Amino acid sequence: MAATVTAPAKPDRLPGSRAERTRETENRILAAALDSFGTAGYDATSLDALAAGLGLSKQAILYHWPSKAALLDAVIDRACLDLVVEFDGVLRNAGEGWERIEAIVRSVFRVAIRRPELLGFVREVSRLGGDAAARISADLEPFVARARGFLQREMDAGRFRRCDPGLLFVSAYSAVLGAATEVEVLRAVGFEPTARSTVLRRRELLSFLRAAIVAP
Amino acid sequence: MAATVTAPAKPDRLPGSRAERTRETENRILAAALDSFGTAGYDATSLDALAAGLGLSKQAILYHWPSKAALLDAVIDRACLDLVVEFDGVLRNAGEGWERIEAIVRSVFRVAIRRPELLGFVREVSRLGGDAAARISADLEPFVARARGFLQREMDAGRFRRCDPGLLFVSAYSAVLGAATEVEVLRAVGFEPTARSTVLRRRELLSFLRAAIVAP
DNA sequence: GTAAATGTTTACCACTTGGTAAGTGAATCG
DNA sequence: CGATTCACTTACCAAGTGGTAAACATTTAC
Repeated sequence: MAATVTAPAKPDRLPGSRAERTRETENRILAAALDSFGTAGYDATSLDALAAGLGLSKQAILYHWPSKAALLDAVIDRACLDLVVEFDGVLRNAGEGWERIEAIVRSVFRVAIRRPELLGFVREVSRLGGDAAARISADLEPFVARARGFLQREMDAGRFRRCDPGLLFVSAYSAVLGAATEVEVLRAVGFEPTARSTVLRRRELLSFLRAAIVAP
Repeated sequence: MAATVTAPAKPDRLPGSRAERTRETENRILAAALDSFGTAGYDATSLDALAAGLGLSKQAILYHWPSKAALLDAVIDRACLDLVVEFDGVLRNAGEGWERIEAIVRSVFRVAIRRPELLGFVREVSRLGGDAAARISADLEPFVARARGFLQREMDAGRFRRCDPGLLFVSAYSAVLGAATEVEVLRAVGFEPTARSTVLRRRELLSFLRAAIVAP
C-alpha cells in the first residue's frame, strides 16, 4: 500500500539567510510528512515518495532527521504544537461552562475541515502505539489535564452531570473525533462528507454532547 | 514497522477428511490474519511473518487466496460475520428501548475484552479506505440499517430524544468504539486497561449514552 | 493400482524499503 | 580570498516485499 505524495513544487531560489532557508525546508518536509502520515499512514509513506513530492532526495530528509522514526517524532511535536495553539486561542476567548465545550467542538470541526490530515494524524499515531503514542500523550498532557480540571470544576459547581472526568473526556473525545473523521462510517449511514453535512453533523453532535454532559 | 505473528503451532497431523483439513487451515490463516491486521495493521503485516507464525510458507497462503488484498477481503467478511452473529444473538434476547442499547454496548465491551483485535480490525479497515472500507460497509449495512430503523422507531414513540438517527448512530458508535479501544487516550487520562477499569468505563459510558439518548 | 487433483514447499524474481558512504557546489567565516 | 561548514545529491546496499514457476508429496478418484 503505497502513497503518492504531492506538495507545492520547490521554489527554485528562496530568499533569506541560510538559516531561514533551512528552517523553511524543514517546515516544508514536516508539513508534507504530516499530510502523508495523517492521510495515507506512517507505514504507507516512504521517504522516497515524501522527498520526491518535495523535489528533494530522500537523503535530504535524512540529513535533517537521522531516521524515519525521528521525523515522526518531529511531526508529532509540530502537530501537537498546532493543536495546542489552536485550542488555547479558542479557549482564551471562550465563555464559561457549556460554552467552552461548544467552542472546542466548533474548533475541532474547523480543523477537520481546514486541516483534516491533522486529526487523521492524531488517530494514526495513537494507532501506531509505542514510543510515538507515548510522545503524543506527553505533548498533549497539559491540555488533557486542563480539560479534566475544567470538567471537575463544572461538576463541583453542579453545572455538569457528575461522573468521572477522565472517562467523560474519553467519551467526548471519541464522539467528537469520530463525528469529525470517521468518513467511512458516515458514508455507511448515508452522509457524504460535504460542507453542508458537516455543519449538520456539528449541530447534532453538540446537542448530543449537551444532553450527555450538562446537568438537567 | 514490522509485526511478529504468533499463533498456535501447526498440529502435525490433523484428523478428518481432506476438505475438512483444508477448511481448518484456511480458518487458522484467517484467524491469524485478523489478529495481526487488527493489532499491528495491514501494512505492517507481511505474508511471510503471517505464514511463519502458522508454521506454513507464504505460498501456502497465496494458494488459498491469490493476493494479500484478497486475503484482506476474506478476513473482512469473516470479521463481519462474527460481529453480526454476536450482535444478532444479543439482540434476539434483548428487551425494548434503552435496554437494547445497553445490551449492545455490553456486547461491544465483551468483544473488546475477549477479542480486542476484532474491534481494532474494524478501525484499521475503515482507516485503509478504498475497496476494503467499501466492503466492510457493505457487509455491515444490514446491521446499520436495522440500528437506524430502531432509533427512528424509538424517537417516534417518544422514548428517545428526537434527532437524526444516522448522526446519533455515528456519535454513539464513535463513543463506544473509542471507550472500548482507545487505549492510548485512556492511558493519557490515567486509565490502565485492566479488567476492573473496563467495567468502570462501561458503566460510565452507559450513563453518558443514556443521558444523551433517552428522552427526559 | 494408477492417474489426477490437491495442498504445500523450495527456488526465484523484480521492486521497494530505510539507511550508509562519499562526493559536490554554494554560502559563510576568518 | 581561502578554508570550512552546510545542505544537499549520486551511488549504493542489505533486508524485506508481494508474487510467479515449478517441483513434490499425499489424497482422492477411477
